[in-house]
Amino acid sequence: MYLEITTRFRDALAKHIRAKYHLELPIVLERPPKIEMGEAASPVCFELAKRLKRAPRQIAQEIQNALPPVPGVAKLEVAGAGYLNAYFDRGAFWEAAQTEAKSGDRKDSQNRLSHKIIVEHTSINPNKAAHIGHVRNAVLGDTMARTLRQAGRNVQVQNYIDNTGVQVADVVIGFLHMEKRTPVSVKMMAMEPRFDYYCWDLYAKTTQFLAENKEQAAKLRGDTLKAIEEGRGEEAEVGQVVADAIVTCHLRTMARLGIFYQLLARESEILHLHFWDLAFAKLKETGTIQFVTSGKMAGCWVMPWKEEKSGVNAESADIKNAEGTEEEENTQDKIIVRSNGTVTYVGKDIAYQLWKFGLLGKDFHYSKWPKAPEGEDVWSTTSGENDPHAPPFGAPAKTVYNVIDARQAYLQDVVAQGLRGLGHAEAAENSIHLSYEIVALTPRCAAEMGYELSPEEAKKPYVEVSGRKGLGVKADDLIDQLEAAALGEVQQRHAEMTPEEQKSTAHAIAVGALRFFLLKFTRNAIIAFDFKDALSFEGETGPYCQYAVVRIRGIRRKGVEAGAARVAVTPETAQKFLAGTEGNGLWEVLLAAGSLDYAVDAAIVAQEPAFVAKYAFQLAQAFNNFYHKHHILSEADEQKRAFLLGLTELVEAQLVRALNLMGIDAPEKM
RNA sequence: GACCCCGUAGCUCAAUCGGAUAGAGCGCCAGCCUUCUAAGCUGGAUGUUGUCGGUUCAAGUCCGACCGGGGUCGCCA
Repeated sequence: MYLEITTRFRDALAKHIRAKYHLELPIVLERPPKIEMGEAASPVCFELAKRLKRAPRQIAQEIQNALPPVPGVAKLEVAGAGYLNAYFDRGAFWEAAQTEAKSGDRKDSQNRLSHKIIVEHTSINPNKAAHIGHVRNAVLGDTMARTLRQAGRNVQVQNYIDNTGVQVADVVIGFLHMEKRTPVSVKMMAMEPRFDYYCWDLYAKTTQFLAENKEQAAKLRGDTLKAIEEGRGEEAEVGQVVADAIVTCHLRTMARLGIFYQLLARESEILHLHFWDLAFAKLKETGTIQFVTSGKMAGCWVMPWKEEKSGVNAESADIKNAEGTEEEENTQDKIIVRSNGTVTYVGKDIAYQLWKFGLLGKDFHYSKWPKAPEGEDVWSTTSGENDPHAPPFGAPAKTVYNVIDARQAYLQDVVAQGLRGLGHAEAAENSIHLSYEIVALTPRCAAEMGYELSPEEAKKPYVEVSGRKGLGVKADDLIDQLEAAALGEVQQRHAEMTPEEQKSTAHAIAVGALRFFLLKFTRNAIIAFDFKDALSFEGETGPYCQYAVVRIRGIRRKGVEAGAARVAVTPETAQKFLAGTEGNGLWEVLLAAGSLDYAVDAAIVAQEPAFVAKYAFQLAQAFNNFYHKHHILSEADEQKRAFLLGLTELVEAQLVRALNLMGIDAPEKM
């Protein structure tokens, strides 16, 4: 609602200014600091004042008088030094909010049919258990996908499986060379439920082993990786077993958090179905990558790193080059193909990106992933038979979101540069690196985990999680802890529930706490993880928001029990309760409830899922405030009771929807 | 060294293209449960937005310099 009205207001202003003053200005709208000042304000007259060389207040006055009425806006006022403040028609807003809440999704579902959006997230190396940092990735991606869908977009979620990378190779080395196991025995182990935990430890051990045997390590890694890439020998067999089993573990972990995927895009298929060969040929043809014959990169194919050339800088950069600093060269160049012929992740990612945009002229084969954790439809790429019932995954995407942590910004730039080198500047532009900062541990938390801190680490604000060192909070452990803590609370509060109800309620609370915790930080805030904060159910948390919904449901239940008759609330009646200073408190709740579309839009424009969390919290807060001021069911005035009840249900609908965008369910009771 | 990110209340973080009096949560203090769930609410204290300069009607936000912290620059991803 809020977005609709402000959009109309903005358009009306733009149109008016264009017609009257012949100026094309971007119309900035903001939320006035106080509700008494209206619901939307524009400082556009300050800009106009500069252009027209007249006083801003005077221009504001003029526009106030001449602007044609905007539906939903009751009046316009000049405020401060020249702000134009819009006051909404509260009765009309009430009416519209009612229908919006009932109809559910936004009307602009034509987007659904137009272009396809791919959100790629999670993409954990399939060689160990998922940790808290991986969960941040998945939660951000999942929330972004849900938010885009809420706005009517056609979204497909993919999880990239790097099953032919160095990390898998390391665990294969661990099994075959350190533990001296046979493929059969690894296969047996892979059926154990905690196989990912086993690999977590094995990976740390292998890394240590390889670090201690440097000369042996390089050859071992190279040979193993090559065998895995080419799909031959015990190495490839074990690699496949490990990767598939770990992926199954990851899917199970993420399913606990309500996170699912449409397609698992496996790197092995990029190789086996010759996606890479094709991309490689194109990269060579266009000269995007070059073969190095001397120096330390001899025998590799590299992509020369260009300094950014945009606008004015291009000139100076060229001059610098012309002056001949050429000699130092190549330190930034990125190796795409190693001297032993294996491809780096970046190379494979270029091929993958090309496919996403439909620029490769090839498609994968697809088959259903056999072990979907909840029996849902998950597809996987395969180099075997193509299942004709597979959805059209190969349809080109218009926009692609790649959820990848901030440390990989350089690599993402290389991928984009590769696309541009192949003449796909538009694809590079529409390939969005949804970057986010890492989850680290506070030194205290790391110490609690039994990690020995070096003196300088102890002084730092946080310690980086490291799969190679085996340092990190495993996702399943954390969810277990959250569920246990929530269950304790639920058992205390709701002895009347069956154990199953208690468990599922505790689960919803645990998921709410965790997902909200990871979403309340903006993307480029480093989260210094601490159990105390993450396990909190009070204040700015998921359970706080869930609790507001639970309260509303309690009111509804009690209302039905009491058999209170519901009278209809007309816009005029609503207007009466919302008017004036006394009505402001109620109006703020209604306005908050009607602003979901605005929050969703902001989250998409800014690519910032945290906005959704912020919105949900503020709405819950507004409701709790309202809840303590007004006792709804004991309200004597029949009209007012019906109005308050209607407002409450409106908050419920919108809050449930907002929580849903974050993958958080509100239980009936908690 | 080059490039990128960050620096806001005791702590953790917000602040919509540059907009009106910089906001939340936690923690602390004082209150509120025979009435719809206290995982809640109310009130109180805490700020030279790292420093200096510049641009602007308007700067936490943009520009420059400096200080402090983090990251990237691997034949790892």
